[in-house]
Amino acid sequence: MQSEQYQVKELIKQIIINFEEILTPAEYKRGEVVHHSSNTCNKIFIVKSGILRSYYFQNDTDITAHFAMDYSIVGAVDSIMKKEKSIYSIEALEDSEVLVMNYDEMETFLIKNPAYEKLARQVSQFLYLDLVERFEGMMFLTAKERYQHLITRYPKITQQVSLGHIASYLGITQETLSRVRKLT
Amino acid sequence: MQSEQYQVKELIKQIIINFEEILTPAEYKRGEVVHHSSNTCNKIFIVKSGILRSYYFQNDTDITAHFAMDYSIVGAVDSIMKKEKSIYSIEALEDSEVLVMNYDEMETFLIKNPAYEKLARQVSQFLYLDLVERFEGMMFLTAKERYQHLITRYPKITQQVSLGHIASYLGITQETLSRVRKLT
DNA sequence: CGCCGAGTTGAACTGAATCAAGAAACGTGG
DNA sequence: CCACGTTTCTTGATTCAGTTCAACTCGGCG
Repeated sequence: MQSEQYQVKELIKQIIINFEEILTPAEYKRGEVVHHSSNTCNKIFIVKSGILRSYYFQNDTDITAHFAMDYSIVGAVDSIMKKEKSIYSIEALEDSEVLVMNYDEMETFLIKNPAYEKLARQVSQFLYLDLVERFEGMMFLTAKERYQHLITRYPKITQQVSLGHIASYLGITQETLSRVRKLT
Repeated sequence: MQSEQYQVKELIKQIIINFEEILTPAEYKRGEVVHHSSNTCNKIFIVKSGILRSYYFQNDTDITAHFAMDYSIVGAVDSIMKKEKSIYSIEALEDSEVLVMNYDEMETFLIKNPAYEKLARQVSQFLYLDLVERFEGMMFLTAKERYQHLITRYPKITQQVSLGHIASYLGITQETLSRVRKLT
């Protein structure tokens, strides 16, 4: 687990080095909406510092899909893969330093540099494993266990993100999270 | 959704045509264990007919991770990606016709034929979207809704697979599934 | 000072799990 | 082809984690 995390970070750093020519640096202010849902968005955001959050609405409730910080990545997966309008929005929760990659440019880049295909594939595989882990968390862990798991993995997250955002990310209500973390 | 399903099937058929030289046909009998957990297994199984099931144990309970039939694929994801022993086993629930691909051979094949990288990536992206959909089902849908969603997508599955396997796939108990489907 | 968003607390409610028995279906051997 | 044991499925009673709704607290900040 820990080592796995480490590997992903290393892979992202490899990406930053090798894909440099198609990466555009950007800075976002706290509260800034980086991508607004219902637009198509084929960009991938690599977060160097700060924190981005992707979210969507499910019956008028704001649901956090993903947090990205410290050399992890976020994007409007649906839009990238299906070339459609996205249900996700992405915002900066803190002032953030980001590298932006256009997915189409990446495809072109990879055609010219097939040696990097493997690197791209490895990243997507780790994203997949991450999701498997989260999925299994949803299936088998209690609210409390999910929260503990999260803060073990991202100890600083409670300082950066509001309770409600964390709760929706974990698939529980804010009230439950409030109760659950009190007795930790 | 429906069209998305369709696309994946088409992609798999493309794979069957273009990756022919690294695909080995196999037939498995009903009940046959195709891969046993705690071995490493870097094989991907493309199911042409019949049905395979991957599963693992969580506190001595048999949990279905995935079903594969009708040009969908299954493999021990963890083992393939991490090159470790797998927690998954894979068995045939019916007599099945399968094409087996060795992941390492695929990597070599793709180095020689980088033109097919995109196809491989597309497949893995659809697997990812599938998992996102299942994840959201776990978060937002009731037991009943999850079941209905499953039989809409795979109408024949109740004839092929036992209740218990379906229940664990949906993340509910067999008793709940029994009750829930009675009043449908 | 009073408002406002974020977090907490309480009480009632509910979907699903658990535990425990039965009923049906299934296949294997006599 | 029937009888028996084994799985598979159903049904009931109880319990529990988490939701919902509503009120309340706290710490800024105009």
